[in-house]
Amino acid sequence: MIRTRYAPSPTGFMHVGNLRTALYAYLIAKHSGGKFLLRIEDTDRRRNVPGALDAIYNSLQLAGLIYDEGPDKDGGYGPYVQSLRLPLYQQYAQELLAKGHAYYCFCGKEEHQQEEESEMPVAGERDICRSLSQEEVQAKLAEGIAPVIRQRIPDSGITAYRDHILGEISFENKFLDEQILLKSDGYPTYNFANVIDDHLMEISHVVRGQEYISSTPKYQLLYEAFGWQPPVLVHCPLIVNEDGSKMSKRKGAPTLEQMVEMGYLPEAIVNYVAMLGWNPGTDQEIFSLDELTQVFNIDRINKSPAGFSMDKLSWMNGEHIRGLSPEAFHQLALAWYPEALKRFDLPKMSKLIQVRTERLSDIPKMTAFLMELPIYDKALFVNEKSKSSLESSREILLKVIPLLEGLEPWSNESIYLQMKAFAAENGFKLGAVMWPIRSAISGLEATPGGATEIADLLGNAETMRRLHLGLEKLQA
RNA sequence: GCCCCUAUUGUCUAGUGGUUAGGACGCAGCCCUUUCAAGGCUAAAACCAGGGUUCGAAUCCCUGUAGGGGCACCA
Repeated sequence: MIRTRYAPSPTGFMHVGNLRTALYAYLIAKHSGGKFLLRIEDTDRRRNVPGALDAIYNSLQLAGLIYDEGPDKDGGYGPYVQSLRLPLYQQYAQELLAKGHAYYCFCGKEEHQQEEESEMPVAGERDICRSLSQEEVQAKLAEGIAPVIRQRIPDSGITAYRDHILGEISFENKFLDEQILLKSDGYPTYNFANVIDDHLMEISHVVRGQEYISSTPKYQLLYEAFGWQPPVLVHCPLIVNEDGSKMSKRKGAPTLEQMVEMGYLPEAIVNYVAMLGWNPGTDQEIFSLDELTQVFNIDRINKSPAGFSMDKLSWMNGEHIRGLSPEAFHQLALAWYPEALKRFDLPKMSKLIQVRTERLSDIPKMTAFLMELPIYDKALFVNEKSKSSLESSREILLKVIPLLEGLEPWSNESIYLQMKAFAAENGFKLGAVMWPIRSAISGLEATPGGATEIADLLGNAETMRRLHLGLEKLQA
């Protein structure tokens, strides 16, 4: 049984990197009918951000990553919140102490901080407390100094592990530092808690970012010290900006929620993020979450970092939007129509804009001209390709206005047929007739839909008003 | 500074010793057309460098270079 977990700390929102990690963990589990769990890593008491927990739940829900076990869904491996598991970590830390794989360290925080400031960090540095005798330890303990517990790393030798994506990775033990396992406040560090919990929760595949590559040998040593079988390690490539620079909160690391606010569909975001560092081995690029679950193959995850391209996300979003049923699209679009637009036939509007919408947030500006005719220059009437000039536009508008005045019924079809007949009778190219109409009633070079579709939407009265305005402009 | 990882068009990628180096985004052009899109077609665009190994390297090895990650009582 494959069991994976998403283990965020409640310190903020879910940005793309986290989303991708969670997604891969989900896909690996679900592809083979396994379990995906949520574990909250709140072992830093100072960094717990209020509301972050809700954001985590909300993001997972948005993305459709339904977990099988979690804080609010007991699967028998709980609790799923690390701050509720403190005694467990204590117990295992004591075990390491007893086995000699850990030791008490009484050096204050301050001493270490000074070292850091004075020189470059030295990997693999050994603390003096490492060689304290039993008696010295007891004495310090008796003094009431709150110690931390550090991992004891062998002085020599090599620690290697196998990453499912990267293969064999090895480190010389002398370069590994003796990290803190248990802090002086009794809380475990991430480095300790994740090993304990992954084992206790029977996580079969640990999915995380490549930033953990150099910490992993230390985890490996921990597994060995306990005599535990390490999980399959899956270190995902990092996601960077398109220019290869690091993604930061300041620059280009949007959260899922922000992207949704920008008008991206969660399915499209999930689809896009899935393709960042993975591919199905076929030319297919558009996938639903279910389809991803079907085809996801852990062996096809890449090694090198992937650049996040908003352009490609937008395209993919457009693909997903076009794939929606007209009804489904309309339901989504509804939230983006400005209040003042509601007097128009919105379902009809939605049909027109669906194929041209890349982001839902484009809807307001795409449709603004309906509510208010933009100010435009009469040069708009000139278009070579449509054989439209100032003169032809004036003539056509003049002749067309009476034909449209009070046309019954007022529909796209009726207007279109009327104009087509007019063009044929008067020897105009259809484009030459449509151009001035569309220009006059929209005031724009480009509109969602052609002249007659827009006229239909605007209604007879507003169409006539705008046509007259256009004609005046041409006669001035 | 030390350790580790990575390296195919601008970007995402296919490729696992023999290919005209394939696809997608973006860009440009054409077609279609009631404008703009969408759709169709076409073009430009890549194997980081240098050494090996081999009859033959994008593919294997080494070195260099570049980018990234790590070195917290953060995760």
